[in-house]
Amino acid sequence: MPANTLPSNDSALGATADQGMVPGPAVTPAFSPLYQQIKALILQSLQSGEWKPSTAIPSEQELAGRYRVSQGTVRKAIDELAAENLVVRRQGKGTFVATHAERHTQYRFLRLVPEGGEQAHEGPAERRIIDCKRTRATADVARALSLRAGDAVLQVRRVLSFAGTPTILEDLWLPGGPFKGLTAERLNSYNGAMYALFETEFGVRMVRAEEKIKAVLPDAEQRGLLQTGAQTPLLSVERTAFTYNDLPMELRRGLYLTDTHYYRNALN
Amino acid sequence: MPANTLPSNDSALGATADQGMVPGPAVTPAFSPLYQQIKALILQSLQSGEWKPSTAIPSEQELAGRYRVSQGTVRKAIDELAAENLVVRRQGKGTFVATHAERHTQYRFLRLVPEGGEQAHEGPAERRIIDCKRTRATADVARALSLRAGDAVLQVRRVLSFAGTPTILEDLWLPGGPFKGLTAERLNSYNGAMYALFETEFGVRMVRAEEKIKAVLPDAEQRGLLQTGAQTPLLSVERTAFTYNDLPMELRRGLYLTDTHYYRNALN
DNA sequence: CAGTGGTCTAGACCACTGG
DNA sequence: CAGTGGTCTAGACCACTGC
Repeated sequence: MPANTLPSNDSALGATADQGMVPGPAVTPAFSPLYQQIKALILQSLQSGEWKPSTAIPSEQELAGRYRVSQGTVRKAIDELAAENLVVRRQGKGTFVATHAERHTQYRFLRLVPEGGEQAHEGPAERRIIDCKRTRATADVARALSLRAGDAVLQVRRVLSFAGTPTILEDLWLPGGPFKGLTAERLNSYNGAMYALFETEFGVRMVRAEEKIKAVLPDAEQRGLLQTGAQTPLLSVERTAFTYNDLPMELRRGLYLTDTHYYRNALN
Repeated sequence: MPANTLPSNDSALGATADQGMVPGPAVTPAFSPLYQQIKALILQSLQSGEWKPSTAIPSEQELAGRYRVSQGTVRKAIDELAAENLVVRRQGKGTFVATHAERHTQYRFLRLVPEGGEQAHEGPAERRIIDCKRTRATADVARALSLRAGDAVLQVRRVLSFAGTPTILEDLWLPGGPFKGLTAERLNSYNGAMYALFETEFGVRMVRAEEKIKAVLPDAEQRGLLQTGAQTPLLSVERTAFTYNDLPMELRRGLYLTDTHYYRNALN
């Protein structure tokens, strides 16, 4: 649909580089490429929930028409979104909103893989929720989640096992607002990755994450939950996960047993 | 411009998708996009040393002419090479062969950063070579470097210190052939990152790497070199670094002290 | 100023998917 | 078969660099 018919503008957007054959002011205030502006618009539609995870977004042609730009420009915008894993292109079918709910992308953020088998893991065999309670954010949790100390947060503790052996002990904190109504029962009954549940039940899609890794020795409680000894060093993995707009939505502190697994990383 | 006048071929390359207006056989044997073929050609020139690190490669226009292809196609090829950090684009100047010798990309593969300061590290304050000797590849080293057990390898051991505190203990193995002539003196006298030395002195450019991370406790010798106690767990980081063509050229086993530093990783 | 990479367009055709 | 993303082209103009 025609977005507008404003003069001095060669597309439906403002503040472009003023290319094309329409004459206009040449000041170029804080130049931003057209495709970046289109990307921002698509991003808005994504985070507003206008297009749901795993559904197709409009075709490149349609978006080009809607934004009154060429298909190539829309294409470049979508290229970047695809590179950031926000969207998945499928030739002949369309472009789809990325999701954590599919087999292939289910444990996208989990880098722990079994030592021997060089194939990708298929996810933990067992996920046991130890605890799930409402609390108040401590100073460090608040800082990580961009909250204020004392704000309501949900805290979850769980143990992941591979082939019957407890391997990962995780504590995670979620902002109370967006995750109102999350309970241990709901976590237990859900049959899939946690981030998939966040998507479908709470409309929160994790887009990227940062991890800080250290080596630590477990305390008595941690040893008990992981059924390991005092002399077994563990990987401490502190993850902050973000939704759209770099908004932190989860703090996760994991302890990984690395006698039969290792944390895999690719450096480019 | 007319791409060419050759029969059944719309560019200087063979086996294209046969686009354009030249009629040709429609069998399409193992279709590969033109830009991928151009990318492969540029890659060849890079690994053959035709264009040296930190020098400019020919302009897009010139490459387009050379390969008898449009600039857009060359552009897409270079885009991918830039995304893989093999090449760096600089608007108004040209496209340059990437290098480890510059400040910005010097410690590209080092993920250990200081705990407090959120700024990027500036590299280790001190690099001390403990040992540098020729040996024979053990089975695991041979496997990692695609050699045969018993082949000549160079083994280096060193300690990196930050602000006077030993923090990283590294053992690394290099294939004897490409690194003939590497000595402790040469390593010591070189004032920069090791990968920069590999580039300038041995023509070996590390392009990507994989790391396997575990938590371990140090043995007596390691404790001595890192001046730490028996109860201090360390990050064990085993890195395999590759040149062009996914050829492994270095195996590196690092022990990282993570009381004041952490291993930072970004998940996308 | 010329030369480089960066953006944008318009149109053609190819490869793939599904009805 | 129509519709989608994927490739390729030709040409225009913009932003940036250095002489």
